[in-house]
Amino acid sequence: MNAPMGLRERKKQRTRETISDTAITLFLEHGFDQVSVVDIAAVAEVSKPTLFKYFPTKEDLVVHRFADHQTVASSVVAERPPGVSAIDALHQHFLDGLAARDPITGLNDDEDVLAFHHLVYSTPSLVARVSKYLAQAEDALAETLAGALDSDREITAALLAGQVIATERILASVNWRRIVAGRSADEVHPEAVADADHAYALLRHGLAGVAPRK
Amino acid sequence: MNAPMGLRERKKQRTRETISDTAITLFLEHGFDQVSVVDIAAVAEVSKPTLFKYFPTKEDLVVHRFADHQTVASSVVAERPPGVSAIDALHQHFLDGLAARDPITGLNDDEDVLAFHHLVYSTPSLVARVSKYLAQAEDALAETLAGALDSDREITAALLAGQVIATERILASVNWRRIVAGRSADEVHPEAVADADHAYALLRHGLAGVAPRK
DNA sequence: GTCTGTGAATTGACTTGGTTAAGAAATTTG
DNA sequence: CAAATTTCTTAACCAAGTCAATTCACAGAC
Repeated sequence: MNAPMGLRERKKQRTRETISDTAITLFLEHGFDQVSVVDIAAVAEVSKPTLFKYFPTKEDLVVHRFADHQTVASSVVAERPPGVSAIDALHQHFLDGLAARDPITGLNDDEDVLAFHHLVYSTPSLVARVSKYLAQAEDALAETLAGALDSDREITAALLAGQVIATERILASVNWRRIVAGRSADEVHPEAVADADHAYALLRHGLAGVAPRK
Repeated sequence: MNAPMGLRERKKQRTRETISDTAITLFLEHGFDQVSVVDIAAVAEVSKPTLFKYFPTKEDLVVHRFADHQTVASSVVAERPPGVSAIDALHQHFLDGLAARDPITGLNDDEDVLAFHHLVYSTPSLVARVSKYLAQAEDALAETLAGALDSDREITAALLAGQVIATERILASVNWRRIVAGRSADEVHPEAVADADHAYALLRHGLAGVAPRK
């Protein structure tokens, strides 16, 4: 598919990676706000306008890495095997992510992943950027669910999409906090699975199904 | 409480309002990105550093107006009458908001409110700012729910908080879209109530309770 | 292998959001 | 009214992001 790529294309690709890698290295070393884009451009040996041609904002130098996650939830629903409900597919996919130590689940104790995570979540403008991606993921999921759910109310799809995205975000943040506290991914894994099962039970059966009324 | 306010305080208050009103007027007239902060400062007859002393960013000139909404959901739960469950209190509060045509519910057809709403939601940087407020509302609600819910799992509070905030955001956006389509708030009100009841049923009893499995 | 056309990179200047320091103005207190 | 303090202004500055004109380098034709 991309084997017959001209020298020009390959060079562009390489330049793009060089810029991003340079930026992330510098950010991890000195902090996002302490590194200016001219610093990055200088180290990467490109000009400032060139840098902005490859990445529209300074934040994109970092967050482009998980840009594709926008469509994951939607695809999971769209491509689930026949006979599997949308929510079962999402639940199973999250459990698979935990088992595979997918960084997006928060259950990953790799040093580099943790450092990257810390960079993102300790920088407000990067957090803002991430939540924009989450909003897009929610929109995409809502649209797919609208076709997959056939509830009597069309709003159900949007509501469920919002709840699913919020749920997975919170599960990931809880897992991540446990890892940051110094525990290993293997050690945390059983709790993470239990939390995920609990969270999806909440989505399936509501608060009345999991918590006593008070 | 604030009756014995010195001349200085009153003047500061007045300056603050002048700056914000000037900004919003100009934004509504020409668009957020087409008006620079020096323009605003000039019209409001203050210097640029003074403007930034009153409002830390350009976005805050607009969104400070619903800054207090951060704590509303949390307060509703904290101050609910005895014998009322947290989710019932939140549900009822949202219905009250609909009845009162509270702009935050999206059910308000006032021309100025609509214009303001459009300004915010058609400007990416303002949307980002709003979602930061929503995140804070979620955190505050999670903390209050943690004390109010006594589930066996502490994560339940965080999950429910995320779901509630997402739910109310989506309900508001649906209402708002109906109003933008040209319908009156009075006309839409019954549907908005039905949607809210449906959404809270989803929170209480889960997807299994409201939609057939597919 | 050289020429030529085209897309990309560079340079340099510019706009805007936001900050800082020093001094001027105005309000409070005595 | 005078002294002390807070606030405002002026002017300069930094960083993100954009734009126009020019230069560079690869690709294809000869």
